[in-house]
Amino acid sequence: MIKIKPLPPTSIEELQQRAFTLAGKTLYQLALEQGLCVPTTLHHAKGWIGQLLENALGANANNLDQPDFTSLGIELKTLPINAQGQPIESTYICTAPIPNRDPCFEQSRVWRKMAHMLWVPILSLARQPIKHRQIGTPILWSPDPLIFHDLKQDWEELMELMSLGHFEDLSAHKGKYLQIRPKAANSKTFVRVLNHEGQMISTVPKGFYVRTLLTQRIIQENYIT
DNA sequence: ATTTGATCATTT
DNA sequence: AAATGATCAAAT
Repeated sequence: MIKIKPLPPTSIEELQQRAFTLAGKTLYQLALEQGLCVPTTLHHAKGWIGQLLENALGANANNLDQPDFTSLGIELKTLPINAQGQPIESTYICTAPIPNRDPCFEQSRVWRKMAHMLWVPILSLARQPIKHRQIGTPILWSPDPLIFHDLKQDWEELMELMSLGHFEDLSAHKGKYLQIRPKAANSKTFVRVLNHEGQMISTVPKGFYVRTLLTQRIIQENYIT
């Protein structure tokens, strides 16, 4: 089977136009266009839907530490939602740099991705085969000043804990919209870090995630059923 | 080894 | 039921 991947969109309008043509399609339809089969379970294909959408839209960052549409500075995220339009899962953003290499929120990996995002809702109903999941109307989104403020505050709080070596206080419970969670192949994976007493300790690599509290707001305020 | 794409599974 | 912590696969 030949895999069809368009060139990256050259403008926001082109990306938006492409994205809108996907609305209403099922994963089966989209996969067929790419000569792919939809897996019956995501147990061993957790990122499959995200990759399908990247291919369909011409994302070109691959696994680089950059927004998916590099030249447009736009990050693509699929967002599973239920019948009520509520997000089912939190959203991974990027790895947390340990030790910190981001000078400030405005120049952080988190902000580079969150400044401009294309959310593609995936209507994911229980007991429905994955191939029948339907693509929703995409949402081109940027944080408003209030959200920006909260994200920045979360980032600064979380980065301060890490920079000061307070890994024992760092958990998914911190942060209003952003949180830090383990991000590794498994819980035995570790990196060496300096704790707040200056000692080398081991910890599991971390990633930044967005809580459903924020994605729920984005859906409520922007989603067209 | 690391970053991407996330969802799974256990705990609360 | 929702949130946290654990895990899986591909690309480089």
